[in-house]
Amino acid sequence: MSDRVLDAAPTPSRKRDPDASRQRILAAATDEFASKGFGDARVDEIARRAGINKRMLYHYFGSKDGLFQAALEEIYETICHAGQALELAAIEPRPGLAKLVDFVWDYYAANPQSITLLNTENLHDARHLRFSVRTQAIHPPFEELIQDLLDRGVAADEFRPDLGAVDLYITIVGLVYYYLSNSATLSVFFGRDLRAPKPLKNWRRHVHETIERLVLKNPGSSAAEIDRGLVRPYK
Amino acid sequence: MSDRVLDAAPTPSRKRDPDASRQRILAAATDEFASKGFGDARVDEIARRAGINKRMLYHYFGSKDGLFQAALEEIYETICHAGQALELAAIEPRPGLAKLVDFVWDYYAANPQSITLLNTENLHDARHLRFSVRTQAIHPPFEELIQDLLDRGVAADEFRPDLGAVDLYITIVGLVYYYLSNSATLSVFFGRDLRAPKPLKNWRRHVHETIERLVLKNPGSSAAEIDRGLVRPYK
DNA sequence: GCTTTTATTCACCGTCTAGTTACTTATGAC
DNA sequence: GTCATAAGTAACTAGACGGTGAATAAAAGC
Repeated sequence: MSDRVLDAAPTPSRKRDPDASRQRILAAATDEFASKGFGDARVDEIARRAGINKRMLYHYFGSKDGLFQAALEEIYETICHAGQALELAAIEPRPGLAKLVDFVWDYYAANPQSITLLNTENLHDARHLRFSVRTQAIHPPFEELIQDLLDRGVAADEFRPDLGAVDLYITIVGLVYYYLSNSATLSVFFGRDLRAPKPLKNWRRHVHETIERLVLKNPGSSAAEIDRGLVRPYK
Repeated sequence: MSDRVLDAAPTPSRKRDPDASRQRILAAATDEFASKGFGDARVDEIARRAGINKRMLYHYFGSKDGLFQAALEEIYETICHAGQALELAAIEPRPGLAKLVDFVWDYYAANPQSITLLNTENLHDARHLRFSVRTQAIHPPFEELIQDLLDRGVAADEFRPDLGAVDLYITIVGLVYYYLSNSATLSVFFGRDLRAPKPLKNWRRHVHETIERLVLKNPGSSAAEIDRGLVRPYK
């Protein structure tokens, strides 16, 4: 009938693989949203990066907003599942605390996309996450996980008895997340590259120390500090 | 010559006030960028909010990017100047530390725009701030300010001797900033409203406590904790 | 083999948006 | 007063961008 039909006829047409396509779109979207934010992210660019036709993106996710929500939900689930795999219950309170700090640090250092995606969602007042039925079904494991760790530490007379699990979690993540999220402006501010290996390593150590001092009943006697001869145990 | 000219002729034409116009544009831009991010911010909306013609915006700031940069530079200067006005040198180390925490908390709690603007700039890898000649001339006061505070605290045998000023600053701001910046997603995460007055007050107290424990040589004897009967001084 | 379903492609569109052109008028210097 | 300059306005545009209609081909069901 028209040139359109004739042109469309000899399409090479890739082998079908809906799951893979969906996944490629999602990965490309996560990249694009994480590196540009919502408004500056380009739907055409996501399609190009995913190597699929833009139409598919609307087929699977409905809209740019739907796509952002899907990317965010995936990140949210990843974080929750990683937390569940932590298995803190099996180890002693103090090394458990250190392991928790390492986990948070390693996760966000390895997944900076999570940070920018979460920042974007906070800019939008969490309106995607708040109304997401998919994520509401997932109970974040952190509160119980940490409460148990704290309880055991208190029982062993090592931890303070008056610290809440949520406060501790936010403290750990805050120290890790803020440093990584704002290292660009902080580096300008202080005139040094905070993302160089040495400052990064230093900050990781600093977070460990800060958290120990916050949680331990008797922080002055922190093993690390005794080793460095800075304090001496007074028991 | 044309209808255009005839239509344009009978303009009401406001009294001239370039400085006020510039300021109104900047304030509107700060609002708009802070609430929507860069890509979702609308130049037309900024002009509308400022009550000026869009053309003026380009007259003063050249482009959307130029406008964002100007808004950011203003925030940066505001933060620096506020820091300079702190006058920590005049007071004792321990109340000085508490005053510093209060200052950071009060500033970001009262200026949430600073947070979202800085987040947006970090998303862009600080490319506006990095090349801003205007802000490079301003030396941020925090490092020396805090170093002096720490030095005096160490001399008085109250503070740890091995804590860097930059680490301390980032710790304080991190705890404050992360909580405020991410309260929306954190509230969903933990199923409670972290922006309600009570949690906010609690977090402020928590930051004070965390910082005291981090900085004090002898954190177990924190006055606040002694008051609450949680610990007893062991000197 | 035939039908139904669904993944995929191509061509296309209406609107929105940063930025501009062309012009007017207030203000201050002389 | 007048003249240069800067502040201000309205109308306009080129292109980008999110989103869609319709046709097609590959699987899946029978």
